[in-house]
Amino acid sequence: MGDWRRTHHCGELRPSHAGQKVFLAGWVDRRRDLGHLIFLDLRDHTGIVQVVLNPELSPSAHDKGEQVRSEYVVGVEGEVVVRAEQTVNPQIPTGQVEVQARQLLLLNDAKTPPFPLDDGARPSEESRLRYRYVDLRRARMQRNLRLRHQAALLVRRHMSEHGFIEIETPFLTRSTPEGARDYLVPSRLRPGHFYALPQSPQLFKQLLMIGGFDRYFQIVRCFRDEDLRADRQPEFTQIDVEMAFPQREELFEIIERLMQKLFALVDARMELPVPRLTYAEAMERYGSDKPHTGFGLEWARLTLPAAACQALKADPSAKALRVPAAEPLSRSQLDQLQDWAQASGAGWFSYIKNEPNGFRSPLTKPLGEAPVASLARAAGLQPGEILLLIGSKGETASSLKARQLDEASGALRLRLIERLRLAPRAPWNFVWVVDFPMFEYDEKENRFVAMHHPFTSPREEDLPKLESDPAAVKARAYDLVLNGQEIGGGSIRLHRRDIQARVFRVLGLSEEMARERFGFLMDALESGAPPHGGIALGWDRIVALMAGESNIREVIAFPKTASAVDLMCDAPATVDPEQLDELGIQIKQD
RNA sequence: GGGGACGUAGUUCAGCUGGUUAGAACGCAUGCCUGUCACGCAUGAGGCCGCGGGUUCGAGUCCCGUCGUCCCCGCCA
Repeated sequence: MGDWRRTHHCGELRPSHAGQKVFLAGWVDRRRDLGHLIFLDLRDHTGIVQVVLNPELSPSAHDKGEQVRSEYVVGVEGEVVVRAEQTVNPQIPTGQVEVQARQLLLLNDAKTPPFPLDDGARPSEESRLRYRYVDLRRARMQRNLRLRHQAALLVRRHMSEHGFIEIETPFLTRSTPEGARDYLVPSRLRPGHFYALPQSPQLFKQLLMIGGFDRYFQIVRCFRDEDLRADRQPEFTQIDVEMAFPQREELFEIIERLMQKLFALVDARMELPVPRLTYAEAMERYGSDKPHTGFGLEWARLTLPAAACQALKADPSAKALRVPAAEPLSRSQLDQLQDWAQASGAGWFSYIKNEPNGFRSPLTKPLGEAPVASLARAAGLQPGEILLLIGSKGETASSLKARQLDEASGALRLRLIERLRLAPRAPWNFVWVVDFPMFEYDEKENRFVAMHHPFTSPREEDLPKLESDPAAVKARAYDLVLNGQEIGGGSIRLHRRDIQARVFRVLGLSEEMARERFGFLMDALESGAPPHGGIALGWDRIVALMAGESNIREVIAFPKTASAVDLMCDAPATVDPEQLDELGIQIKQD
């Protein structure tokens, strides 16, 4: 580049720069060669500006311009001039000016790009990931990653203003039971021993509280070796937050204000406080612990008359959802909903239409008109609306059946929203889901497992039930949900060793196992542990939502495929036998 | 682990009920062109139809398997 120094970015030039001598550098977006006159669209991350290579002004620049191709890296020295009125390009922000080149510097050539770089192009995910360094030049990726940076700055400032300090925690740590599969790292100095990459800095942040750093946060990478989804990568980023002497409401307020500031970056207005919903309400009304609350469409509870229970061989407690009159459902759509409902675990499905000439329903035949009408009236069915009904089979109720019914109602509701292409009433629907159950019964393992994690505090009033009725114990745990996506979760932690030990016992963790795996935590809890609690926010998901992207790959510079492969550097890969030997590792052949 | 969609030129795609030499657009190359901006015009190059097997006189097309990408279920405290 010699002594050249960039004076401006491409996208910033305006008529006010007219007459200025500038030096620009960037990539050739397009070349238009009119013979004795060449136009280059020069691009950097700020935008595009037209460069004119006129042989009368600079024969050498024009000569070099003939060699230039797309994605060549060039420097341009020249003068900003206002374009003649009929040559203005209103489609680009710099369209009123252009740069008359005096010198053109060829800084590097480039192979023909593997796919078009304009925003309209839709290259396959595979080639985008294989040539990620090219893909990153596209305006979309530039926009998303710069937004992510601005958002991260804001997080650091906000948390710092509230007294939180950022502290780094180890990546080489130890495997913990429960939860996701760990990524393991073999130890060279202790052959046969392994570090685990953290699924989250959970224990470290608790130890920081015990260590007297009463407010901590970290923008931190976490690792989970589980199957991927549009919103899940094997390594992902959390905003990890923990505070000592916590009041849940105080934490909520800090996080809500953070969200408000973040979404203001994309011009979204957010009303505070964010509504709260208990887990029980969420499951009852939306059939989900991460409800998309922007559509209404809430389930209500109906009690079937005895005759109906008999006719349907059904449990008397049914769930009903009113589909608005504006959304007609065809017979085949209703049939499809029935298939979905039953596939999702509902024992039976039916519906009642409120038509001008009366209620119409498949239930009329077995039940008669009067019971159908009274069900419809009980649900408050309005003219033109359709009432969807689901319930469990069998006359005895059970918690398992109740749960299946809730899950079916949630799945059905989402299908309905998708199928009817319903638009949410508001663009951003935040909700806190609180009072999660402490434990879930794992049918496969035949034991209770922690729904959040084993370090969560049960509600004080539920402590007496801890051993006698674990399923009834509520945790001091909460999730933050946005538009049906879980974007954060946390809890008030256990800070007393005796209760932590009781929780481990309920989870089937013997005293010895607990001591072996969490001895350091148990000891720490006995060394003056303050009450503490916190939250972890799914940073990739939040940035993706802000950017209007439906896949977190779009806000990650170098993401992996759905099979956890990095197509660019071809990881994972085999290693030299010597490396394995040093680690004392032998690969099993089969 | 299971289900679904896709895989044809550098890219995005078309290719019917199995039947001549597999097409289009964009991109690329060469030439012409002094006001273009999705420049234009002319000419041209470019294909292991993902891979392997099978059916058939004949397979891009049908069948089986396999690999890859995406989405979903399970899984993800």
